[in-house]
Amino acid sequence: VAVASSTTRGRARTLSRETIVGAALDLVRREGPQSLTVRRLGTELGVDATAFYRHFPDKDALVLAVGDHVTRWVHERAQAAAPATAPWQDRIRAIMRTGWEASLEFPGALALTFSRTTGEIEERHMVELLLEIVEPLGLTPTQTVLVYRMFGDATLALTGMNGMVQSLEPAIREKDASAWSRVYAVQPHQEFPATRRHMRELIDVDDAAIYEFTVETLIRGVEALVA
Amino acid sequence: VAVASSTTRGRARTLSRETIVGAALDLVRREGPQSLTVRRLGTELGVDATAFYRHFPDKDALVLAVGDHVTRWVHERAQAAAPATAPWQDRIRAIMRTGWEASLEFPGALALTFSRTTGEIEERHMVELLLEIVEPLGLTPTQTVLVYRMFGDATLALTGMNGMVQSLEPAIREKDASAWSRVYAVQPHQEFPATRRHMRELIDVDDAAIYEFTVETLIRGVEALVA
DNA sequence: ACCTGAACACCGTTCAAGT
DNA sequence: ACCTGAACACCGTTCAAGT
Repeated sequence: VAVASSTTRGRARTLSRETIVGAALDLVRREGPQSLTVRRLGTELGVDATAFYRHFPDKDALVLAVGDHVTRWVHERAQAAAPATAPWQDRIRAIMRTGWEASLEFPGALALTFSRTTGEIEERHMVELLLEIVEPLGLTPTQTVLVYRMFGDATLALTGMNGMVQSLEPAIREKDASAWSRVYAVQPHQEFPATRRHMRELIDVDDAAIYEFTVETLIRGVEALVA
Repeated sequence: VAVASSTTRGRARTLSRETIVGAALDLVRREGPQSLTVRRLGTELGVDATAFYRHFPDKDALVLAVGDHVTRWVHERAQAAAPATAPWQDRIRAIMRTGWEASLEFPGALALTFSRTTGEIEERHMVELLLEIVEPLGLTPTQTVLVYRMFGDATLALTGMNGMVQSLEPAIREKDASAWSRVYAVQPHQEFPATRRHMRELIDVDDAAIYEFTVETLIRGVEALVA
């Protein structure tokens, strides 16, 4: 029923995987992961919804392509932030910090993809980079892989969780965030003494600080292992 | 169209929050988080789907109630596994190990709820327990809260991610899991030398071992901070 | 007091038909 | 070669009507 000219939202003359991934990323950034539906994408691109199936086998394939785009974003920025000559600690910090930035820049995309192992090209580059950073620590091959997977999985899990929190519907997100002052702060001192003793710190601490603290603790833990 | 007697699947004479939460947990364990729909729940309980709205304001409230049930499961088992007199390291290990067990026992429930802060009763007990464990380390109040949140968020994020992986549709899960042998193992040695050098270890390592290694690294990192 | 069932505004995906 | 549009089997939620 909507009459869209062939240049609506700047779409190319014909659809392509790249156009669709771009529109999907845009849509998810503007309106959250829930909004990524085949029908919305059709409206967005000015084509019938089912045209999508000419370019992707199913919605899951699109989600993985969107995820790989975010992985490239992280990989590029992390490489630029810490060159191959930097100490391993700084190279790990660069990757993990960039991952956190991605969870603020593309929260919905991360929420949709962080738990997936795709084997797509940018994921493979990321694996190679992390192994290259950890290898020179002089651990056994098994330990080397454990350390790489620990940093990789911790980054995915923590940034993915943040992406999910950032993607909650505003009303629900506000309700969750206010639990500390709304529920915890009014608990009886008798039953929850430790909570009450740390009330101010529990309310003041923010997720970015916790993440940074976790990164430093993991690095310190590996330093202790290497020593 | 389905004729269900009033005792189908043992439902009580009238619906209650407890009956509904029990049926939801059952359903999610049997058929995954995708299967938790208001309509399926109605069929499961032998009532019209919309009867649900007499007992919960919306589906989100049910999801949080299901999550709190899992938190109680973890809290009870973690307390039993390491008494208050055990060293703080063992008490943290007990909580994190039990969390991992929950992600295998209730993967779908964890996938649905791990990123939520609810302020519900069992979550509050868990917060009190963790603070009580970390408090005696003699850190500043701010550091105490950072260490507690680090352990808490890492447990939620990593077990939640595992719950999501365990809950993928079998065909997709198999495809993701086989990426290491299917994609990574056949990469050109020239472009991905570090990956190729660790191929055997990358295929052999399992998620439980990575999680355990992460737990030990976090504990070691905190020991180094305290010292 | 609680449950039913029609209805609304959505989903992902298939497939015959068009250009 | 690619797109359209009807159709199928679903969603969460509301609300008037029943008992």
